[in-house]
Amino acid sequence: MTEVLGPKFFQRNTTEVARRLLGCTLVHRVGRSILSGRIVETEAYLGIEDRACHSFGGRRTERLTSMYLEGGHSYVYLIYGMHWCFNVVTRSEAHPEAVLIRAIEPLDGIEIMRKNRGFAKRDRDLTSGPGKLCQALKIGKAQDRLPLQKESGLYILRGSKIAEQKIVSAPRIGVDYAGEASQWHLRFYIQHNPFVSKI
DNA sequence: TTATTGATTGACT
DNA sequence: GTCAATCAATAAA
Repeated sequence: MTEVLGPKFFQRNTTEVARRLLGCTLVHRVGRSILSGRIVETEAYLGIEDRACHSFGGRRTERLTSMYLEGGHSYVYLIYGMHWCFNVVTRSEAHPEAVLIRAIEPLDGIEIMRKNRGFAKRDRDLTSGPGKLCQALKIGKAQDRLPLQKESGLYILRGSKIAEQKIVSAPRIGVDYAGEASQWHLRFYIQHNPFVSKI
């Protein structure tokens, strides 16, 4: 039986969490079906100091409620009016920071994922992006603000540690508007993994 | 009150 | 490479 990651794992340095999540398994139970995948790409969002982060400058809206929960909760939001993005909240209530899960490698329920992702022509396109993996795993508004534990049906399993030399760090995707923060190396992915969203 | 934009994706040239 | 879909949050008025 594999260990479910608890609040302690998430209630620490956000960049560290982003690196450590690589190789872990994201699980969503939908009815009797288990949909899961190995996390291969993440991005850290560093709260009030980070222009690319929704909570920059201490912004606090209805949508951001989950960001101000303690580490270990989900933050799911709609982007471009049509795609959901799944994040894990880190640190404490006083620090609205999170890690965006950008890509996973399908493990369980791949047939269901193919069905959920009608557009995808190749299996590589099932979960190789933040919007894609939410569609594949049926993650949406109902999965926002949940504590990541088995009872929620949405949780993360510890994986074998990825060697430091196989972790690539790079600037984050799609945050060019964020000035200097757009250059920060807060994107992490497993080198040569075919499910990473962009090389 | 109205206008602009975005932590994306898929279709098309 | 370009562009549109589509809407909550934010900015401007």
